[in-house]
Amino acid sequence: MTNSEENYIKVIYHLSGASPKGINTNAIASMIETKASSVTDMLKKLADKNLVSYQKYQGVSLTEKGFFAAKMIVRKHRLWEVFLVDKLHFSWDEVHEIAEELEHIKSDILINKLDAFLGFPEYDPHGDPIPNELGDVKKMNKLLLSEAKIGQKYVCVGVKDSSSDFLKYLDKHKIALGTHLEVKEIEKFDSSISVFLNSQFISISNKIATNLYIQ
Amino acid sequence: MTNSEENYIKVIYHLSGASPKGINTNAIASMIETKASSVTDMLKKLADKNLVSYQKYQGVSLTEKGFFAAKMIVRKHRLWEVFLVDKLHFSWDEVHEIAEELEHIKSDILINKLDAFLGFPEYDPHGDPIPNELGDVKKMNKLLLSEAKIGQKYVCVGVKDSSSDFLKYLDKHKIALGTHLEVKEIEKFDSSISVFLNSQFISISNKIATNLYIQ
DNA sequence: GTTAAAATTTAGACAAATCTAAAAAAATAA
DNA sequence: TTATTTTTTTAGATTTGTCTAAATTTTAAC
Repeated sequence: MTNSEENYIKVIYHLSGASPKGINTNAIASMIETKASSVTDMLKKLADKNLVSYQKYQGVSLTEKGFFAAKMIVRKHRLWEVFLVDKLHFSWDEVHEIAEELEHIKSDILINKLDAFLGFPEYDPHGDPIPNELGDVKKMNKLLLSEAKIGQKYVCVGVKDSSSDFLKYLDKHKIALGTHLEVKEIEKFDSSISVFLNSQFISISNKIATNLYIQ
Repeated sequence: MTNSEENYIKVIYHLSGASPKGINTNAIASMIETKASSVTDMLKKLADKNLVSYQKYQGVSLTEKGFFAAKMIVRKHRLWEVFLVDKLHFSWDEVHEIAEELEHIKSDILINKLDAFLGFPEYDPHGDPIPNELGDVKKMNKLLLSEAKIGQKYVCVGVKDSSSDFLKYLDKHKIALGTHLEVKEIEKFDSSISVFLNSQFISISNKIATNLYIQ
């Protein structure tokens, strides 16, 4: 598999999480930042390799083979992120791009040795689960902060958006994975949430709340 | 720089070590396992980018810019090899191919953090010096075992060939970097050398002796 | 149920890196 | 020095992944 093919497979995997139906050509194009026509070309190639099932105009979905391949790429990406943060002391907003390159290094032995070296981590620095060698992914029963109930206590367990801007916002407000919080009030007007965390009250906008996972 | 361009630059760098004159098209072609015509094409491109100075039929050499770029690639390759051996417990005959991929990961911060994580190693697992951030390379005054003098005591400090076959031969005979040895006799007929190491005498062929560095 | 809009695919082109085959230059041998 | 061999370069083709523009299909609107 080429790097390009791997990127397509990974994007289709991520898009499949949201909707279980066929994935749109345009959705893939916007994720990969390419043109729809390029996507069509690649989907034909991936279908030839039996990595996706694809019918003209009907969208695309991963085959068993493609699904496993996708999980192995995600596994590599997330393990490298753990390495970068835990061992090389990068911050969680700096690792995505480098991991995008590292995830294409081709060696099963390497990734399994890396896994062992890191102590078989279950989650990456953004709280996403790391598939194991067999492709098993831990299912988390997490919810978004925007779905929280007033008066309940929660713990931050992950982020939906892992853009640098969002992660830096969290850093600035001392919100990290493992941070405890209590939902005090939800504003009817703008859906902003007043939460108690780190011994103080802060107001969190709906945009933030829909990108922060809690448990 | 593309991976391919980096590979050419690296090969020209390694070939320049042996002879300081212009490097032959064919020599590059055989190292990269490609055709001479492909090399010519690439040399033109590298010359356009001011990485090499190239004149038709006259061979090629690295410019200042190309020389520095080459050292940075070698630096990455060797640091990754140290990581693979020291941290992931690969053996020294397994790391070359993986490092060939890892050396193309593009991030100066990454490589400098890796360097620090590894404790700023000066040599890679095969005894080759690791260029520092500025491109400085430690010059070693090592010699080949084939150039050794009878009766002298030495220490193994590196290998010239780092093919798996050669490294496995050394493993089998318990010869590692740091192993002490004494040259007892040199056969006139086949230039094989009788050495005393690990409390016993062994006979080392000329082929082996011309690929083992000592000090 | 047409028609308009949006999404998708096809056709043809392009750049990068490679190849083969042929031509040109340099090196070697007689 | 001339002829032969080797090395190197050129010319033209191929593959991969992309693009633009045009054509086709599906979806949505009226």
